[in-house]
Amino acid sequence: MARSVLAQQPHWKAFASRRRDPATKREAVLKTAAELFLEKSYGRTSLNDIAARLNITKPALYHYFHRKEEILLECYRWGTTLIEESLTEIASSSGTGLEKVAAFIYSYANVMTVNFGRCVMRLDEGDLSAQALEEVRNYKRKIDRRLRSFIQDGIRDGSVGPCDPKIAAFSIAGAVNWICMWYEPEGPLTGEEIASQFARTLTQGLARRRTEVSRRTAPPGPSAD
Amino acid sequence: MARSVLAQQPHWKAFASRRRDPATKREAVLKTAAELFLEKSYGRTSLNDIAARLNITKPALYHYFHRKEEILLECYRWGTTLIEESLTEIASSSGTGLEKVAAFIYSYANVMTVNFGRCVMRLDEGDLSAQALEEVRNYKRKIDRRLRSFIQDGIRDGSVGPCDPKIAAFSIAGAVNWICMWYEPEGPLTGEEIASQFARTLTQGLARRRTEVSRRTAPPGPSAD
DNA sequence: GATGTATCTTACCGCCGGGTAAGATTAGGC
DNA sequence: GCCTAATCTTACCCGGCGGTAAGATACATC
Repeated sequence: MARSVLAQQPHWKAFASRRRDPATKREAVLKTAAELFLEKSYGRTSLNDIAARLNITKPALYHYFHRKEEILLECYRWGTTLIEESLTEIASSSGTGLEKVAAFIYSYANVMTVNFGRCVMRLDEGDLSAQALEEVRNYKRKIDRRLRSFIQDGIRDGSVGPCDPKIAAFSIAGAVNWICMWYEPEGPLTGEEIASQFARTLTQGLARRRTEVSRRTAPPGPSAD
Repeated sequence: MARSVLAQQPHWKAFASRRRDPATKREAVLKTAAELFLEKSYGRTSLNDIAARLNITKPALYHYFHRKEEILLECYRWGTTLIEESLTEIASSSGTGLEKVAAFIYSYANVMTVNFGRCVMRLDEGDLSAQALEEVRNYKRKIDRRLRSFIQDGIRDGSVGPCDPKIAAFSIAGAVNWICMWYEPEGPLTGEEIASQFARTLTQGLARRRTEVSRRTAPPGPSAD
């Protein structure tokens, strides 16, 4: 049980010694940066803040990164890689469209409870340079396309009821993306719990059903056909 | 049809004359500020930016607001008021729980396509002072409670199928909140369209059904409970 | 144990942001 | 038409930030 609370040692210990180990130090910088970006946002996090938490000084950071923005971009990259990995795995698996959607939600929600994953959706893209922005946007588009194709697979094979794949994808993606806004590692719900609950709840709405819902559930106002 | 594109005159015209009309000028400041905050985020929007778009200079703004943060807070207040209004109306209406949920989603989604409404959910709370933050958080809590109570009403009266109200509310709120992240006024979808589509799609998932979904839709990994 | 090199620190620069002081300009009641 | 008060501008201050230069320190290799 007991989710690892302070189980893994703080990142600043990577800088306790001056031993030459750039890789793990770079990683330590990235992890504490991600922490701070999620706590205070990128804009309000100064390089001094990051350095202070690592028990070093600002210029030391420049041994591992060229610009502040590079740190941000690396956070994005780490996160998108996490997502990418689980997604290709799902896409190559066999199963109904609905099953793929469920798997997508499950693993995607899980990523949204990991710091680097949260960064991808929670941090402000406006802080990225033009070309970095394009890179990140490409990743996101790819994710969206994947989800939408899973839904369409489901419609084809009959596991998903008739619906507009675009709106459905927006709904699901929205619900899952929003996790990174309210989730906190020390909170009552673990990542696994959230992920499996969301996968169940959200696919219920998508699954094909034999009985129709009462027509009284139509929204008020002008019904868009 | 043709959604009002440049239909309403630009806000800076409020400052074209020096006529004494503080109320509408204050409003003009607020509206352009909201625009800019959504375009560039609060942090990257300088008071000079706001002033420039209004064809005035920075110190002039201090005739209408004391601090920069006050502008931000007023944007939040305007938005939460919009939400609050439609919510109390729904709560006092009669209907099944599911109908109330649908009405909630519809009007809430609509607000998420209005600049001030978008501000509430899209802007970074971290830019607010401690007490302003508490004020905004209270509003948000109230909204969440309302939605959750509608869902519970639905479970009681049988219009909503059995589910965890907390998770269901998180899903719905997430999906709808996320609208403010991808919606853009000049885009292909109008606010009404989005709102009614979301109300329909999301309530489908909630509605009580007579047949169960195939058990094969369970998520992979350790199934909670 | 000396040496060269990676690592880190102290000190600094330029810039831009929020905010203020003090004075010009215009509106509008009389 | 004048005078007062609201309105807006020009000029400025201070602080903090990203980033750099140059020198101190400790590691690792021989």
